[in-house]
Amino acid sequence: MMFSTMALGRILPRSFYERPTIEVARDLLGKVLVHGEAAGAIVETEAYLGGDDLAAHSARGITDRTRVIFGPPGHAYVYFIYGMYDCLNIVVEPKGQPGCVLIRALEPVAGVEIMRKRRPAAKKPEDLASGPGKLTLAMGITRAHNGVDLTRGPLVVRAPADMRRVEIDVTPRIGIRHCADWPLRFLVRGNRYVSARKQAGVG
DNA sequence: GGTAGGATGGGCT
DNA sequence: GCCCATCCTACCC
Repeated sequence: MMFSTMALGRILPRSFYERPTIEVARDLLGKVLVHGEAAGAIVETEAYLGGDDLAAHSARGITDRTRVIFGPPGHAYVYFIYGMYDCLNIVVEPKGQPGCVLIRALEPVAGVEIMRKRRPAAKKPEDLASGPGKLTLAMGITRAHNGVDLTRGPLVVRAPADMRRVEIDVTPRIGIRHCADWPLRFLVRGNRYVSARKQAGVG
């Protein structure tokens, strides 16, 4: 296991999230998402930008669904996809500016038993949270968490005190049509808990 | 090891 | 009515 459950540090402050989307997407790697007894180190993220990033849900402006993306940073944006799954994003950039980071994979560090119960289809630990739909199931995150403040709990992100500096691989984002070649997917190099491992390695 | 196809329902034009 | 920031199963090497 690359990340340990020991010395879970402080909750990331709002100032961490109030920065450019790509910076936050990279810096979230190695941080630990905590919900109840379940915790997982973030090992894969994607940046969804404002401006001309047509792959972003915010690209067509404020709607009932996308309102939270335009709100204050450090809140959860959870959306429903393919009729079955919920995906977790973290809102970044100053209030009023769209930008969010999709959390795509976790390396479990605590609560593996409850994750297994929530993910009966997972055959091995690498399957528990190695995808955006899988990790919300494993962590017990649903659309009910849309808009919650991640600096307050019960859903939080912590910075492990003993965190090593990680090497980062960059690739295009997964499963999108627009801006399909933009290098906005970030992975912890060599980690076995990422999704679609074969697509890693652009740099 | 690999992939094609289906499940399933909300958002938006 | 079409599009989706997905996952699982069945099936094939």
